[in-house]
This record gives sequence, structure tokens and C-alpha cells, in this order.
Amino acid sequence: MAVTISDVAQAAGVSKGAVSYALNGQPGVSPDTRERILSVAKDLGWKPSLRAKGLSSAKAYALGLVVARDPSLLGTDPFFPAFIAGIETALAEHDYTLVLSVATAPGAEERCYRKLVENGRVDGVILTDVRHDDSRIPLLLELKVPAVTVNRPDAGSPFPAVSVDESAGIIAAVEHLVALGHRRIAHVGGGQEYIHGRNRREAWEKALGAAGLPADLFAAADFTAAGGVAATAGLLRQADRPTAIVYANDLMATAGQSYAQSLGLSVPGDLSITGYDNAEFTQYLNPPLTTLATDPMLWGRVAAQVLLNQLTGAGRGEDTVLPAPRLVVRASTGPAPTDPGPARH
Amino acid sequence: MAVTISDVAQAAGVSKGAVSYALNGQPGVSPDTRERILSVAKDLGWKPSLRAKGLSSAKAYALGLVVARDPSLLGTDPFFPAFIAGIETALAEHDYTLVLSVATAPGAEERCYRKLVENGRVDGVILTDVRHDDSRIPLLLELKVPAVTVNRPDAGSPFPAVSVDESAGIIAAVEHLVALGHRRIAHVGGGQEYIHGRNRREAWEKALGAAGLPADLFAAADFTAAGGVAATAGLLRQADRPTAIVYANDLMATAGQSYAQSLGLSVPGDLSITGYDNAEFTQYLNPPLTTLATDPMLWGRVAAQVLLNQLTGAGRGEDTVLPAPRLVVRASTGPAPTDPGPARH
DNA sequence: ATACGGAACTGAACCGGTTTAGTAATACCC
DNA sequence: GGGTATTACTAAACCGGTTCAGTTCCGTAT
Repeated sequence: MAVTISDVAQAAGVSKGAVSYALNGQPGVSPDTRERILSVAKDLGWKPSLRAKGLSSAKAYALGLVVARDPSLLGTDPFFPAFIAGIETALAEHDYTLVLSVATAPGAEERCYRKLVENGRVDGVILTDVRHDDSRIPLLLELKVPAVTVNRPDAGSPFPAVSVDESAGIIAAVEHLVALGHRRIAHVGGGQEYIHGRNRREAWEKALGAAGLPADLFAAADFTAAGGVAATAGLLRQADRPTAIVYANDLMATAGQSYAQSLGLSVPGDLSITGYDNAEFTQYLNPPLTTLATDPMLWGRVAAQVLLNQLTGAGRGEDTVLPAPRLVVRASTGPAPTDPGPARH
Repeated sequence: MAVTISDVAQAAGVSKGAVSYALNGQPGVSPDTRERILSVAKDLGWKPSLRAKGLSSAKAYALGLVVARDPSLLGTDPFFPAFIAGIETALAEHDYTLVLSVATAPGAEERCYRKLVENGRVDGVILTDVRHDDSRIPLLLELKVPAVTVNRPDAGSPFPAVSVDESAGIIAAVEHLVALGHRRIAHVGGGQEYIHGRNRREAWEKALGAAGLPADLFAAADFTAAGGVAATAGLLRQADRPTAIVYANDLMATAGQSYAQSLGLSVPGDLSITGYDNAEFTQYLNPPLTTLATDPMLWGRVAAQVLLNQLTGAGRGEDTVLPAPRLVVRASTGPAPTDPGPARH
């Protein structure tokens, strides 16, 4: 058995209560006694039991993250690992830990949140992949659990949000293409049920509008490679096909580029392509991908910090906006072709 | 406040103890009473508090996983997300959760394990990325915490291991290349401090031996893209350069392929390339990558199950060997060139 | 001198379960 | 019919902390 507070109390010749006060910096013990207790505690190597602490203070000292993705897709996105690493850097400073749940089956997501909260596993949760009219917001309100959202939900959410100015990133990509002479700039969007899917699409529309171009080349997809291929195929089949495609993520861009090449199109000779995320493999594609570099680690760190502040009462619950993604220009974008050529099938 | 065991006891007109017995299927209550208690509990919506349970039973009902990787590399490996998803599928069935720690700073890894165990956060840990003479084995023994290792450590480990017959995968890749007429088959290895790095190298040596070929074209790397490029450069600079390279993972293969192409080599015309992991993006490379498909999700699931069995006393602590990786032949491998041509710089 | 206030500390209750020791009632046995 | 098991249950201790309600003791104001 490990050493307990009673052992320390006995060794220091005081009561359990005094040890507790001394440890937590509360009044009720003289400076001399406090010091003596702390020194005895250190000598005995006492570590207060989190379990006991949790029981009496009704806290878990942990944050929860539920990742709802098809497991086969999980490995394709460089976002989560780095995001989680960021969370950890913030937690490590506060003796909190991260409880991770992966909801694979549809509908399992809600159960995951319920379980984490009702079992008292976590004191707060981080909400990612926020969706349009997200049902998890009322759920978390019902569960009365503090939360942060990654991106601001469209439906009224009382939780602080940590977001990135995605518009600025997409706008930079579009401006880059416009500067290269492109006039037919398409967008292969991610799932439009996601706020970030919508943000990127709207930014694309806005940027085209600002350039005086019509935003008529939108193809809906779902952030998956297969979806990217299908959307790309649809776009390239059109008579007045695009000379550039802005993809909502790297995986779709990669798959789209590969598909376009399989049709005999040259990238960027016939078609310019941009991605989003700056996944490491994109610099080794042929050609390397022009994309938008985000900082998911920072995102995770800030999200966790905001949530921790809320829990300790230090936070004011304000939204945070992180720096915009940075355009990384590589060889997948180039001057617009003078004649885009016929549609491809 | 949530409903507690006392509320249930009072409502059912019995003592707390009786409720506890009824809930846990222990003797000491008559079938009638048991049923009545359970029905009252259900009516009140009682969920026994994990915290209280944990305190009295000295358990955490959680498993720990420490991921020690450079955060910038974390997103490049499709292994962990799927592995974690697999763990979750096993945990979900047992009301356990996963506590995840990411150790970024060097030396932080040991502290992570200590903290998780000493704070009583976890009842057991899953050890991945097992290294040669791994210092974490004695550490876990000192901490007296149950564990499973992913791959069998070379130093004596008392913990059950869940491994994959990596040899069979690499051997299949080499045999595939030999069948295509290759005689100069190199290997770009992952970090040799890792058991899986060594396993893959040894399998490559073994396969070449079986084919009567010398295993003289080894280039050490570290599973990173940059390392893969450097190792590839070294191999291609040799006078009698390889006509095929077996890489220890997809990222190095991707980077190596891109580098070889930048030298003007045709893949697979001049150089055949195989990877390992079957990351999704590899099928969209140009050419798509021949690689070895593993099942990290199954791996995670089995590892968690073995550990849970140990905790519940059901396990016999035996090693488990999962099915060998499957060779996925794509366009990055082809017939050996009749004349490999001069070394490239 | 006496009442009052605050600091320093103790003992016990409490968080919500599990588990042990003890008790009452019934069944069994010779 | 008296002793002994067995069953069904309760009361209380316990896990290891926090916190509340007192108690002592001291300094100070009246």
C-alpha cells in the first residue's frame, strides 16, 4: 500500500485535516507547521490519491475528446494526432489527462459523450468536427458539462469556441490562382454538414466574388479520397471545365490530382490543384501539392487551455481566433492554360 | 446531485450493502429481493459512481497508452489512429476507457508512465514502438503495472506480446521483386532501435538469403520522409545501384520514390519500390505504391483484449500472433531493367 | 478583570461505493 | 427438542481525501 494522508499526519504529529490544509495552501495552519508537514510529506514520498480527491471533490481531473470518424478514414487525416499532441501539452501543465473515445458506429457518438460525463470520467469535453445545427450542443447542455468547440457552431452555443480563420486561407489560395491567370476555379468541398466544410466553401465563393468571377463550379464531396475522385470526375466532365480546383483537404486533392493525371491531364499544365492541411506526404506527390498549412497542434493546445480556464474559473468564455493558414506554394499550381481543352471522360 | 446507492437502498427498503450485492451478482440476497432492488435502481436511473467504485476497489477502470513521437511526425503515420480505434472497440465492451498521453519531449516518456500509474489513472498499459533493450520494461515492472507489448521485446519481458508476422510481409515483397527479375534489392530500414525496424530488416536479409542473393544493400533510416530521402540517395549513388528498394514504411517509400523521380529515374522502369503500411494516400501516388497492408485496428483490439483479460484474471498471458501483412501490388513495382544504368547523383 | 475575536488545530462527517462482522430467522439433523 | 448450518440481511468500517463544526489558546479592547 502506498503512503496515505493519515501516515503523513501521524508522522508529522497532526491531524489529517491539517495535512490537507497544508498541502492545498489553505489557511488554518501556521507557516511553521505547514513547512514541517510538507517536509514530512516529501520525506515519505506522499502523493495524494487522485481517486480519493476525485471522490470528495466530485472531479475527474480529466478532459474528454470523442472522435467520430470511420476508423478506416482516421489514419488519413493528419489533424487529429497533432491536435491531440497539442491538447497534451496544455494538460501536462495542470495534472489533467485526456480520455479519448473513438465513436465508430453511427449513433455511438452521443452514447460516448453520455458515458464519459455520466460516469464522471471527465470534467469537460472538447468538441471537434462541429456540424451544422449540431445535436451535440444541446446534449452537452443537458449533461451540464463544460466544453469548448473547435470552430464556432452556427446554432447558438454557449461554449467558447476556438477557431481558425479558414476564409483567409482559402482566399489566399484562390488569389494565388487568380494571379496565375485562372478564371475557371472550382471547389471540391468537404462534407457540408461540417462547419469547416461550409466555411471553406463560403470562403471560396467570397474570394471568387471579390475577383469578379462566378462561383458556379462547386462539387460536393465528403473529405474522402473516393469522394474527391467522384467530384473531380464530375467537374472535368463539364464542357467548360475548370482550369484549377481548390480542394477542401489534402486527401481529396491528392486523389483528384491522381485521377486527373489518369485522364491524361497534366498538373499543373492543364489543371492546377490546391489542397488543405499540408499533410507531410503532399510534398512528395508528383507534382508536390500546393496547399494550406494549419497548426493543429496549436489548435489543440489552445482549445485545452480555454477549457481548463473555464474549469478553474479563470476563463471569461470568449472565443479565440487562431492565425490563418499559410499558403504553401508547390508545383501543383501553375499558369492557367491558354486553351483549357475539351472535357474529359 | 445524482442518485446514489443510499437512495436506492432507502427506496427499496434495504441496506446499502444489499444493493451492492444485488448489483454485483453476489450471494447474500434472495432472488426476490435482488429483482426488486434492480428494478428500483432502474426506476431511479441509478448509475454506480465510478469514482466511488474506484476508491474502494483501488481500480481506475482505464488503460493507458503513451505515444512517444515527435508531434510533427505523429500525423504521418496511419498506424496510431486506427490502432487506437481498435483499442476502443475492445474497451467499449468492458466499460473501460483509454487514457492517452503523448510524450513529445525526450525523457518525457518515462515520466508519463510514472504519472499515469502512480496517480492511479490506469490499471494497465499498452506498450507500442517497442525498442531494443527497452528501458520501459523494467520501469513497468518496478511500477508493478500489468501491460501488453506490441511486438515481443528482445530483452526478457514477462508481459504478453501481441505481434504480427512482419517477416512474412517483407518476404512476400522480396519474393514479388525476385519474381520480377530483380537481383539488386535494397532495404531502407526504419529506426533499428525499434523491434519492428529490426524485424523488417532481418526479414529482408532472410528473404534475400533464401533467394540466394546477398543482403548488402542496406541503408539505415528512421521512418521519416527526410531519412528516407537520405538513405535512398546513398543507395542510388552506388556504382552497382539497386533496381528495387524495399522500404520499412510508406512515408519513406513515398519520399524515396519522389526523390528517385527527381533524379530522372523512372518508377518502376528503372527502379521498383515497395512500402509498408498501406497508407491510404499511397494508392494516389504517381505511380501508386506497392505496399504491405496491415490491420492496425485489429492489432489495437487484440492488444486491449489481452490486457483486459490479464486484469480480470481471465488471461493466460500467452503471446498472440496476428495474421501476416498482405502484399498489395500496384504500379511502383515492375520487371527489373535489363541494364540498371549508371549511379545517380 | 472580562469579554471578544481570530488563528491554529482537531475530530468527525462526508463523498459513494465495497466488504466484513454480526444478527435474526429458518432449515436440518440426530 | 436442542444444537448447528445456512440463508438473508444489516450495521459499520473502510478506501483516502476534503471540509465543517468545534475547541484551545492567545492577544486585544473595554
